[in-house]
Amino acid sequence: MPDLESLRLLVLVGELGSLGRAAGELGITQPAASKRLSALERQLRLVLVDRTRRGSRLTPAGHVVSDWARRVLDEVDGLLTGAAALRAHRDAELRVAASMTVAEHLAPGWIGELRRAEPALYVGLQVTNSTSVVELVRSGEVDMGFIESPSIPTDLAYRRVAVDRLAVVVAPTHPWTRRRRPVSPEELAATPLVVRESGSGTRETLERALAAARCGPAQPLLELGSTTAVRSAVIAGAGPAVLSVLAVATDLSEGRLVEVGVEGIDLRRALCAVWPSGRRLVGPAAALLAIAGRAGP
Amino acid sequence: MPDLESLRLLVLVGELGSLGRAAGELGITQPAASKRLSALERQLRLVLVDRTRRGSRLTPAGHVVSDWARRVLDEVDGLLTGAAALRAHRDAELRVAASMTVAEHLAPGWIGELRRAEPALYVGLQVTNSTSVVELVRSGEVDMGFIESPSIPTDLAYRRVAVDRLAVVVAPTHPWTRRRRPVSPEELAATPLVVRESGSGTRETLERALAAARCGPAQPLLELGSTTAVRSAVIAGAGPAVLSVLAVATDLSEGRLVEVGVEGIDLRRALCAVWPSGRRLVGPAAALLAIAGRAGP
DNA sequence: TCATGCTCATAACCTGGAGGAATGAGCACC
DNA sequence: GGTGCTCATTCCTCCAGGTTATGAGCATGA
Repeated sequence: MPDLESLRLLVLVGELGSLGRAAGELGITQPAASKRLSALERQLRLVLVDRTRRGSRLTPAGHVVSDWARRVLDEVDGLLTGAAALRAHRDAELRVAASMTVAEHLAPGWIGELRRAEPALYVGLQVTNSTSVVELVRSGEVDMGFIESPSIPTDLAYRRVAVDRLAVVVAPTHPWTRRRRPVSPEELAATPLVVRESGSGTRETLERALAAARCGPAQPLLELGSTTAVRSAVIAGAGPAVLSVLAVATDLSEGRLVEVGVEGIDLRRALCAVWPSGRRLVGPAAALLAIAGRAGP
Repeated sequence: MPDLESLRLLVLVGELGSLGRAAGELGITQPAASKRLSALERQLRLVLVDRTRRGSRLTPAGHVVSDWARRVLDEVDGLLTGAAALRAHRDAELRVAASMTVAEHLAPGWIGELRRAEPALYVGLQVTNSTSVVELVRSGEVDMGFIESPSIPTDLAYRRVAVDRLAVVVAPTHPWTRRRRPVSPEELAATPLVVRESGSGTRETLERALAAARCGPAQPLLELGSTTAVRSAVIAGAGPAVLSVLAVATDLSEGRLVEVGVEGIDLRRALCAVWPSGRRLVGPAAALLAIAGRAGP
C-alpha cells in the first residue's frame, strides 16, 4: 500500500517540474524525495517520472497515476477538514450540527470551502440524527443545522440547500438489472429489501414514500445499522436496497452497483439548512449557507 | 497526515467490532493495532473507538471518520487497480487502450469491477490520445479501446458506453455565479477562457461545439497542458473554463467550482468503446463492454 | 464463587527504513 | 571552460512501527 506522502510528492513533481522543489514544498531534502519517488515507482512497478538533467516531467503513466493520486488526496483533505470540525465543535466560532447524510457527504466540502475563504475561522461540526439537530438549534448550542426533510419543524427558519434522491440499487448480477420496465411501488413494497433500521432517515423516507403511493411498509430482508453495511450487503448480492444517491454515486459510476428505475413513487428528499427563526444569519453562518446553497440545486 | 493502514484499521474495527480481529485481518498483532489506533486518535485529536472489555464499537465521531476513510480507501483501490493495469499492458490477457478522460475517471472502476468477477484475469491498460487508441485497435495491439467522440472512424465497430458533458465552470467568487441568464455561444466565444492546448480532446470538442453554433474559436486566456492544471487555475480565480463534468464533479458538489448555465450550444460528447469491426467481442472483452455499458447511460 | 475466555493496554526490546548531510555527475547556458 | 541547475549515491543516525510477554477488566458458566 503506497503512503500518502509519496502520492503528494508525485503530484507536486508533476506540478512543479522539479524533484528538488517538490521536496522543498514537502519540507524534506532532495535526496529523501528522490528515494521516496524511486520507492513508489518500485512499488507500483511503473516509471512515473522522466528525470532529465534539468527538471523532471511525468511520463504518460505518471500523469495518469498522478491524477488518481490527486483524487485520493482530495478525499484525505475532506477527512482532515471534517476531523478538525468534529474536534472543534465545543469552542468553535461557528457551530454546526448535521445529520448523517449531510455530514458524511457534503459537510467537509462545504466547510473546506468556507475555510478557504476565511482561513482563520474555526468551524465546529456535530453529527447526530435530524431530531437532535433540531434540538441543538433550538437550544442555541449550535448556530445552524442541516437536516433531511421530511419533518422540518415550523418554529425554525429553513432553506433548501440540496435535493437528495433515494435510488433502488442492486448488484450487477441481480435479475433486476435485465428488466426493461421500471419497478412499481407495489412491487417494491412486496420485495424483501436490505434496509437500515427503523428510525433512520433513509428508512423513514422510504416508508413515507411507499405510504404516499398507497403501499404497505417495506419488507426487511436484512436490517443493518449503517449505510455502508447495507451497501456492502447489496454489493455482496444479498438483495436490492434503497439508498441515497450521495452514498452510492461512485459505486454506480464504477459499476459496483446498478440503479433500477422506479415509477409512481417519489423518492426525493430535500436537504435543508435550519436556524432559529426570526433571526437573520450573519457572518460565517451566512457564508456557509451561501456555499451550501449554491453547490446543491 | 494519517497513513492508509491506520484508516483501513479503523474501518475494519468498525466492521468487525474487535480490535484484535481487525489486527488479524491486516496481518499484524493486536498490540500493534492498539498502538496504531491510539496514534490515529491522538493525531486527529478525536476519540474514534469505544473500547469495552468485550469488543470495540465506533463512537459517533468514529463512525463518520470511518466513512470518510472508506472513501479515501476506495480511491486508493482505484489507483492500485489502475497501476496494475498500466504495468500489465504488455502481456495481459485483455489489452485495453483508453483516452485520457476515460482512463482517468472510469477505467479503474470498470477494470476493478471486471476483476471482482474474474479475479485471475490480467487486464492491461494503455493511455494515449484518441487517435493513438484507434491505431492500436486497428493494428490489433489491443483488444478494444475507449475514445471520446467526435471522430469515430468508420472501419471500427463501436458502442456508446457513456455520455460526458463539458461544463462552463468558474470560481465561486466570479461574477458569472451571480448571473441569472445562461451564457450564449457568442458570449462564450468572446470571453477569454482557461483552456487546454490545441489538439486535446476537450479543446477540440469545445471548438467544434462553438463552430456548430456559428461562432469563432475560443479566446485563450491561459493555455495549460493538463486538465488538472486548468482546474487549479480556475479555482485560483484565473477565469472561466470549459471542463468535463467527470473531472470536476467533486469540485462542483463541494462548492470549489460553480457551473454556469449555457444555452444554444451542445457540449455533450459520447464516450465510446471501439473494436475491430466484423468481429464480435468475446470473453473478457465482452464482459468489460457490458460493465462499461451499463454503468454509463 | 471461582475458573475460563474473551477483550484491550502496557512495557521492553529490535529492526528496517526514512531522512539528513555531503558528494558526484550530467547537461545547458553564458 | 566556469557556473548553475538538475538528480543519484553513499553513509550515518534515529525513530516509528513491529513483536513478544504480561497484566487487567468484564462476562459467562460450572
